[in-house]
Amino acid sequence: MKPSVVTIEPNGHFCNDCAVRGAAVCSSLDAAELREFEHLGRRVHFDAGETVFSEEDITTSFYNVLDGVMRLYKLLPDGRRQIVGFALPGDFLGMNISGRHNFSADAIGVVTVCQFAKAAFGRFIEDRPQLLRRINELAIRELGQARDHMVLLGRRSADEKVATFLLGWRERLVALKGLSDTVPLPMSRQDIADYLGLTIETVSRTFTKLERHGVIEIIHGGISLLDPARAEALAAA
Amino acid sequence: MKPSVVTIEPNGHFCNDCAVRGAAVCSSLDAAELREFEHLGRRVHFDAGETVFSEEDITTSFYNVLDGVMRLYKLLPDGRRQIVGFALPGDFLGMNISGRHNFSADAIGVVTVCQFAKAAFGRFIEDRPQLLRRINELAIRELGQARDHMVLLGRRSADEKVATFLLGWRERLVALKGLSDTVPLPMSRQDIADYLGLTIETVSRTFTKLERHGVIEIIHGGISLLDPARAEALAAA
DNA sequence: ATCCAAATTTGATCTGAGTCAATTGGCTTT
DNA sequence: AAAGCCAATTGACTCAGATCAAATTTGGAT
Repeated sequence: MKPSVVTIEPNGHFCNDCAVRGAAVCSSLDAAELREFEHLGRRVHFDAGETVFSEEDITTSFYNVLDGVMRLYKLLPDGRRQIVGFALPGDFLGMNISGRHNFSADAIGVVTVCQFAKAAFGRFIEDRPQLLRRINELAIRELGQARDHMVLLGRRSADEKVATFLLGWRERLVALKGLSDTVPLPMSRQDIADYLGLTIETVSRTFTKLERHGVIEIIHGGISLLDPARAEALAAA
Repeated sequence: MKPSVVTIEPNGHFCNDCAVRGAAVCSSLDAAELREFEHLGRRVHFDAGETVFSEEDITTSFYNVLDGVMRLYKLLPDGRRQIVGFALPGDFLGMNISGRHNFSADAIGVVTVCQFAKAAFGRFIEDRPQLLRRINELAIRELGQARDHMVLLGRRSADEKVATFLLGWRERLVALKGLSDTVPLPMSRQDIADYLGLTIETVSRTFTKLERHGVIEIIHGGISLLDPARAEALAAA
């Protein structure tokens, strides 16, 4: 990955027009707090493929995804990769205990984040238990998703994995942008494979099979979900 | 699973002699707080195989494991099981958002927990941000472990899975009871298989293989780690 | 001790997904 | 529009781990 060339917008009052103002961690703050809060963060842009932070890095920042999609992953020494999640607008990244990130994060396509210095953020949170409670809530929700994903990785077949992924991804996009049966897939087949614990060939074959059976249509940059009910049936199995 | 027949000890001051007083969530409380805290909890015993709570249950309690081992798992509709973790003394269970547990928990062998009513615990935590911070810390640590386990489930071979499990389990016991090369395994082969995303036969064969190669010795109720270095090498691979 | 039931190990065989190897398709560059 | 490049698809074949099927060991209960 090439060195991260970031563009930092002029700092200032921008929470007002922030797309994820009502979501994310910010939803736990009132108007006055939000005004104070916005001085802590700065918008940072990343180009497609750029690494936002790496697993070994000391944590110096928290990130709130404002726009775009990121892949969150861990690598084994020999290069095998497991994607542990995809981050979308509203997702909060950077929580950890050891002071080091425990996964890496790349931009898939162009990404904008709201970046907070760890120290300043820590001071801000100090006397705002409702913000801490919000962060705790987010962590616990993620923990639940992580456990669901363990079931998928450990106990589901390739067909089930792919169907579950497509439905889950669609649901996240629905929550973000409203209902639609065309599901954009900004990530590569390799990314999907590394998320599902499969190879790129198996993902491709499974997509083709789902298309042959009339469950999906493979379109440019994504899929169209033709038969959601059948996809659900495959995912539940 | 037979209906849970629990024995509730006479309530009273018992934090003083609690084995996990310095660990768990309690470590964030001072002496005065601990005195107040102990009235919220009651010790409850479970027999081997009893279910402490189920995935669908409404959360009414939090649990602090005091003694014994529990398996935490999720079931698919068709009966496939994924164990998402084993709980040991000091582990805190019951955090969730939806108001429902998102996994089930069985006692492996006899278990003692410190059970807290959700409402009372919620009130107690209200004005104790350091307790909330401690719980957040525990959640984030678990999240990191969950991600590590995703890598294992999605990207590691059977040999690597088993070696990693044995080393990780040993490490937890070391932290709890001090160093020893004999590693008790209170859970069944089926439990290990469901934790690692394997079948019971593969686990058994891998144990045998490790024994043949002089890495471990299979002893009654556990294993003896003969060659930790070689086990590490297998786990890292 | 002796019997029974369950857990574990071992063996033989099968198969879902991986590996290896071409193609194909889409985009960019020239 | 031709060339080059990378991502995705498709095909042929392999193999790690699953499945099916016995032993064998272990642990209680009597």
